[in-house]
Amino acid sequence: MTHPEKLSIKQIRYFEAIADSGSFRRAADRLGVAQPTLTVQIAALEKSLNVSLFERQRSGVILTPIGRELLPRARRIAEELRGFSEQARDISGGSTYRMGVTRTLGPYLLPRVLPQLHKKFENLRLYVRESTPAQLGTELKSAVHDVVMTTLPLQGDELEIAPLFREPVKLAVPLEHALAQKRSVTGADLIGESVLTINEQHLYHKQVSDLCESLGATVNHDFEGTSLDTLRQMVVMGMGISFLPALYVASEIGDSGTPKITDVDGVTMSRDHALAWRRRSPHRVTFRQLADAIKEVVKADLTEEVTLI
Amino acid sequence: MTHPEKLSIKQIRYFEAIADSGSFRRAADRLGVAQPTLTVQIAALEKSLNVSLFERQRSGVILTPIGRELLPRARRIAEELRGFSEQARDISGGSTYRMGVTRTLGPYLLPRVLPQLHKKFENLRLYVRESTPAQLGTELKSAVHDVVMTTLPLQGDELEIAPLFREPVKLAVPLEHALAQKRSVTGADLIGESVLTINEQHLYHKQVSDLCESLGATVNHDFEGTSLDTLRQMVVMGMGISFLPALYVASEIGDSGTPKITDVDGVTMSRDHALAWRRRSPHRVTFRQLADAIKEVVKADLTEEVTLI
DNA sequence: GGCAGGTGATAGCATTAATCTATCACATTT
DNA sequence: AAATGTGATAGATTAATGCTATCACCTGCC
Repeated sequence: MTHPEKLSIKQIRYFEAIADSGSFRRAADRLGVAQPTLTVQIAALEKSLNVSLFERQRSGVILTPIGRELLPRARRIAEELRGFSEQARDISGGSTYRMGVTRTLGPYLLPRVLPQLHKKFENLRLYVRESTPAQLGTELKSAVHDVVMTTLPLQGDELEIAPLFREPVKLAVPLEHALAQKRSVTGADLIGESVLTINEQHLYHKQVSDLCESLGATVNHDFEGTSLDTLRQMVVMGMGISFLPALYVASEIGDSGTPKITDVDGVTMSRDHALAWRRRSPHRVTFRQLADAIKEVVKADLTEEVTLI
Repeated sequence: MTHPEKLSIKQIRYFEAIADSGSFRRAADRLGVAQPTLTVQIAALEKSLNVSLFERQRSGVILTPIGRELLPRARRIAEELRGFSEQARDISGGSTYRMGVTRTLGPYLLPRVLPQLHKKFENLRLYVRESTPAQLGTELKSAVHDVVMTTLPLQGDELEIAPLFREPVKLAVPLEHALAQKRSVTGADLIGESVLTINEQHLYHKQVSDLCESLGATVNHDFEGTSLDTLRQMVVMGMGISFLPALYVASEIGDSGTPKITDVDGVTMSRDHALAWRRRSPHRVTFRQLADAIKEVVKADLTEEVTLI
């Protein structure tokens, strides 16, 4: 007999309005509908619920005891519906996007660009999670993230990839190391050197391995860092030399002088970073705008460290 | 752009079902509707809210960030609607009725009949309020009470009045009083006696006044009780004699012997009580049944004190 | 490269629901 | 008795929902 599917939002609004007005006619005037509309709809509501909500009198209507008990519930439903619409209105200017980032870039770039981004996107909210570049691509395709900031290469016809900038890598040398005393370092100086890096599951490991191979240096497999911070500490402690990304250097080392930071003459190693999202994402326009905005911030503030591409 | 009136309960249910299924087709199968129905309704919902709720893919759909944020709200609305229907279902077996009672009857009758009434009306809930018979009639007409139990007479074409029973009045005499020693008391014994009663706004006062006038006794205007209890205390303290209703006597005095309780030979004073409600009340069938049930309890348990009418 | 299959979208038609105008039924007030 | 005010009813109109059939697109397989 009671059938939830037969309820309608208008019936609930009519119930509320009549209870407030104490009269079908007055409620109809207020709502801008014809009085028989209310009569028919309330009768339908009463029938579907199998209760009487109002006692009809010549001078209007009064709530029955049942009507009195159900009215607060009707009000709550009306309130929840208002909240639904209002939240949608609030959100349509921006939602909470899930952003995946690499741990070798995210923590050192986002603090540099987010303040400026918030000036441009007032409602931007990001839920940032770290992952490896290999996993970030898969996770983006399967919607674990809405958008990712990662190191190229990244594959996927279904993805939209917006290149951001090229980040060079610096050589980090212990202060007591012979190379620290040299005015300039060349590739030949690295032959035979043992180079520390972070562990194998990171793209960064592969990039350093390839560089070492081309230079005649060797990758230290006995000691591997789990993050750029631990890598730096190992260098400071004299366990070997290492390569560190420029943004990390700018963010965490700066002018401290520890370890010694230098370029390698005639050798260029760098990493290209990009923002990526699914082509069919309803937010793809926003993400395109976000990529453009990041590039503008980089152009304005970070050209000492990185290069736009 | 956002228009709450354009929302429908079905759209919200469809939103929830598609989010749970991850596919329009699968949700359509579950709901027993055609897939294009969902497409059209979700598109309408997205348009009215000015947001995208789902990202469409070949393999189904995934929630957008906005969709993720709004889904809990949709679930809450669905839950509130279920609660509304369920509460109506629960209530349709009985609601909380507001019952007005006289203070000279209600407190001494209801404890005697309610246990039996609850066996018959499992969902009966009463919110009992005391008032004077004069006010109870007015208050019933203006829906302050849903139903009243009061002392006759009661006027009102718009009311339905179900007589319940006739309650005699007993003479209460201080133990030290001369009348307390008499084996039986007649009307002539009361000539010139000062009779205590409760104050004038009560119908009880008028009934005792009329009786005194016919017997040649006088009403004591110097001392008036505010309730039957205070009246009894005044009698116990020797301030005069008084008349007390039989149900009060049975309930509050019993066999205590204090004060002395007796009949007056050849004199019958009693009060008729009734249950009354508005003729047009949607609960009038229930109230008629309630009146019948009260009379049955009275017939079974209270015939030593009162008489059915 | 072509075909099959799976998804959501679109179009047109049918059905159902909501709403309106006009009027009725009833009770109270003048 | 007539006027007035309320909610109820009937029939016509309008709006909304849902269906069937088909299209558009994309992926995977041969």
